[in-house]
Amino acid sequence: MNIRKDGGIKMPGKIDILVVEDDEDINQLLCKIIKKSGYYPQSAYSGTEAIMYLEKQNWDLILLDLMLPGMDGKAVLEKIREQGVMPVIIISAKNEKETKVSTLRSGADDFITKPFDIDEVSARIDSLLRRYRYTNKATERVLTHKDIQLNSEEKTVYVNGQKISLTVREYHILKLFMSSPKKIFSKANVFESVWNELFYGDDNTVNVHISNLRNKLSQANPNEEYIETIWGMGYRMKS
Amino acid sequence: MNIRKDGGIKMPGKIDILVVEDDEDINQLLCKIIKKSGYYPQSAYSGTEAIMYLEKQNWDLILLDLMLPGMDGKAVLEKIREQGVMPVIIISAKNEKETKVSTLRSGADDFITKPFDIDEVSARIDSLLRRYRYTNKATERVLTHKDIQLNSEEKTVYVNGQKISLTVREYHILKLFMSSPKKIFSKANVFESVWNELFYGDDNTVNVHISNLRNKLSQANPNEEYIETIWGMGYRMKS
DNA sequence: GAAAGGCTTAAGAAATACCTTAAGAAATCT
DNA sequence: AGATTTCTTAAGGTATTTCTTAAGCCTTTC
Repeated sequence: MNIRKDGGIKMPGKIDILVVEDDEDINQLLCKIIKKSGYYPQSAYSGTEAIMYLEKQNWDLILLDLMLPGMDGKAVLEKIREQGVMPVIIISAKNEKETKVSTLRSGADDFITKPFDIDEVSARIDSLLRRYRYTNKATERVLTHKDIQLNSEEKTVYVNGQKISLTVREYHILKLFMSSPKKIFSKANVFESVWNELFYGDDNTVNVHISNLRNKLSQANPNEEYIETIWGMGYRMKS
Repeated sequence: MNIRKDGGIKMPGKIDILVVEDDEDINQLLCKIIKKSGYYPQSAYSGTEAIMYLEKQNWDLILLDLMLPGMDGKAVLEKIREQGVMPVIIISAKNEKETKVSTLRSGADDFITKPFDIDEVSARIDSLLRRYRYTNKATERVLTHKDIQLNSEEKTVYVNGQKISLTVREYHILKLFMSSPKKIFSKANVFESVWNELFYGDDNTVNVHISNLRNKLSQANPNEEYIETIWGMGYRMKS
């Protein structure tokens, strides 16, 4: 069974969202909203399916309908909490006041009632992701490689003692490389991770940005080579 | 039931106050007073709702009416104490002498009787926060950066020796920046923190307020640049 | 060592993010 | 209720980044 459509590994910077909702139309709609926001949705149509996905990989956020056939939504929620700390937004029909209170109590982070406003869903997802990234200590705050220091809190990069200023794209690329310094990233990897879009073969933009990034890095320290090219494979931090 | 619309990151320096009162008019009035004092109120109209909010996040202070429909106010109070140490002000109708003694005994910090005087409420809130903050010490009362001095007790700001007058929004923005002077705040961060509402993407109000704030700051000292723009990322105090 | 395909670089075009201003709306004060 | 302050919204302009293109360079392969 092929779970991920893109066959993708969970990249840093790529945001995966699991949508647990039995109504097919609503599920599709939610996925559409998510995709439009630049994240990667995955549909699950039952509690059992949801749990399978939960065990398969980590998720950055979960949208969970409480009224599921078979397994109860609450059981899924418990499973999520077992799994670790993950942002959860509960979806539920209106006027289920009792449910609302008790689920928020049992560890949901936010709440959306059906019928929902598309923009609101989008905004709540964004907000929750921001909130988690703000408080989440799990992600390293400072990445170091050779004499590069990348501070993801201040979003600053120091090379050879001096601060260099990168554009957002350059910053994300560097962060991607530094988060797995031994890994080789193909152009497709970089593109899909940083741009959040599917990579369609013959594109030169990643090349260009890496070139610019290299320039800025070597401007701060001309004696070092930081990003190496693995011919026919991709790029990697030079160790 | 209106769950707060915020993306409420509990930022340092941002003071959240929960108002538990079933009478809608009184609740609104209290919220108004609180807002005017520069804090962030959240209405709860029942005991169950109150408890939900209690479990959702931490609160700096709670205003609690004892006469609630459904769940008793005392039960809420117990729940509060379970949750940890939080300042609580009890609101209650006059001439409930019995109640006054017993609730103060059960862990309330202060007591206001209806009908109340607006200034008195405001004063009691300030006083109680001050008392707690003295022992807490978590929040600085005077923030300093370059030649800016922000006194959160008096809610005054001095730049280059001279006092400048800011609007409430401007004040909060500046305070947010100064509370973490090295951190970059995105527009969404600023909006959700200062406005306490969900951020819906393409909004210009933060821009405008920051522009106004910059004008006022540079009017007091034209030679300095206090708030810098990090392109594509947000804003930050210039160091 | 020549051809092929991938890589790098530079420059102009397009897109995006940001800043300022001003005017109307809303809230607040008197 | 009228006056004042403050907030929001919209529009036009500026700055910066990002994308595209194309030409030249380098590595591999035959």
